[in-house]
Amino acid sequence: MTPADLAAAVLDAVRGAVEGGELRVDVPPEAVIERPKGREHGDYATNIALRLAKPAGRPPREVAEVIAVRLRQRAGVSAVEVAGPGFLNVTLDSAAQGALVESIVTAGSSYGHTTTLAGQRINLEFVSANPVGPLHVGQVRWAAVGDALARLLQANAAEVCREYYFNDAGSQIDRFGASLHALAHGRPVPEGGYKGDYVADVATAVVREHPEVMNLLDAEAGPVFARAGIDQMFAQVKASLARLGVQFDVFFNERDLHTSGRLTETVERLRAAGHVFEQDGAVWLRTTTFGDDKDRVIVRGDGTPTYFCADLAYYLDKRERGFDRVVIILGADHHGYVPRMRAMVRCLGEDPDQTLEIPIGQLVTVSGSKLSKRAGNLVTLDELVAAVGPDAARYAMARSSMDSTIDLNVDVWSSKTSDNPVFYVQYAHARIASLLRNAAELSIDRGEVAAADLSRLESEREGDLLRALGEFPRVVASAAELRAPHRIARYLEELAGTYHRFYDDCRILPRGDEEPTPETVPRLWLCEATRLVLANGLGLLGVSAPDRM
RNA sequence: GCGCCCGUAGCUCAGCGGAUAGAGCAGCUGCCUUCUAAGCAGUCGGUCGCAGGUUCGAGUCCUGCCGGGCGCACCA
Repeated sequence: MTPADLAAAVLDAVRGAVEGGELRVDVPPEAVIERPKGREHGDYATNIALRLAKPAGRPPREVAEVIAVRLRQRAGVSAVEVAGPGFLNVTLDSAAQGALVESIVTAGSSYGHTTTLAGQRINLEFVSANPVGPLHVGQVRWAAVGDALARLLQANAAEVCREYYFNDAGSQIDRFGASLHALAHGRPVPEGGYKGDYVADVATAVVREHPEVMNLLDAEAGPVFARAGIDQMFAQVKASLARLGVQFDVFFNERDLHTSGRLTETVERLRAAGHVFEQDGAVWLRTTTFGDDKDRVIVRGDGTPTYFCADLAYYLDKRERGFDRVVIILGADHHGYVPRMRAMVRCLGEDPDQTLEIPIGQLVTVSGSKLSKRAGNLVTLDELVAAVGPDAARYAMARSSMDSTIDLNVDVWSSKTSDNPVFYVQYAHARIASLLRNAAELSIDRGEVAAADLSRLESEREGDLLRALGEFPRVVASAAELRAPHRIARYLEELAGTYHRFYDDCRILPRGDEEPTPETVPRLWLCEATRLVLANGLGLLGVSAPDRM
């Protein structure tokens, strides 16, 4: 019996009590099943009686007792106890609990997937770094979290498009081009230009590939250098992302919005909606109507559109491509953008509560001896991946709540010891894989999972492991709903620990010349189920699940 | 000044209004002739920043303060 099955059973009990006239209350749409911390609170617990007490107008423990009577009659339920303020503590019989293993093994790589987001089309934008420099550690966080979130949403049946907004227009690009041009001619970088070794490298590469640019007049050289330099950077960005194993479905060029007339269309649409006014030669959007601190310029006095204008056109483009939700992951250094963007979307006549979501992630710093000598400089994605590898880089970024700043200690994440959480989890997977190989060598035939006597899995450690495995679908669904991939990582660490304790306590394979016991096959299936969940969870984070370490 | 985020064990951090607040690391004590010791068991460690409030119940929600991070452009 899975937790979901139990939830259904609890709701049946409530429904029965209502129909039998023992309770007067609306049957709730769902029951929350928790895994209690201590074994003395049963295998599973639900607080449904506490939640129904008020609407039913009766004390929680009384409500609990009514539900308990019916739940006790359920097949597979061996005991139901009313405890504390009104919790129902449920104990399953071992056959019902062991049956979970069969569910997991049968579902295989889809175990943990749900359909809670079926039908939703989500556009998920992340990273979107300007093409004027290499990706740095901060971008690793958005890449890791964004990709994990995409996988999570897909695991809950949403249709997801991973998108990267490539800012190849605007004043930063102009300055980038001017900087490259200056460096190519051995001149100093102009005021406000881009410095750093990489800029000179890009300039050199541009000249090497397009020698004719050296003959251009100063007036026309900037844009040519910019274009060529951006191509260079774009290739670098894609290569860096590939090193991390992050793939995008769409790289969207800002330039296309300018050349396709989408910007003027957007301005006209806003003007028609009556939210536009002109002042000091510029075109403004009256975002204060919808709670913004101040109104925003969308077309400058010199006739060029601001990035707000492009962002709005981009938003509309996504909506017109059929996405119901536009999700944009941003760093905390851009959080001021959120109220503005929401107000602007309202100006378009849309409801941002329904269509727009902007998760904000806090910033990343790097410490540890391997890279700290670069303190003050930006650490790049490539340097980080070279130092700790893609698995650790992704896991390190994905295991913290987006609300927490991360100080990434390179020494910890590059170590091959238990200090390093990603090794702890991967090790559990490798340990199981090894065990299963050994079983094969001993010619132990697991047979069909349906034929295994899973009711044999009745020791305390086995029960702990079964309950942990049963929680996985709920963890996946809530992590997706809360946009919190780190919950997957934390769950995996806990599951790995639970497995190690089981492993330590329960002998699985026969030793020496002993014969297999009746526990051998059921335990092997339990191991296989655990391996599947670890692999599925690591897969959601984009981290490998090695068979050997 | 205004806004967003954070403040939980020595350190790094989990904790979807529920039961006695957890994990890893660090410290101390044990466990490998047999399935990966990259593991396990035990032990030490807390005024959940402070003060009020909401309620059957607050680390979690609200208000105010203190401390830290990040923002408040005709830059992106």
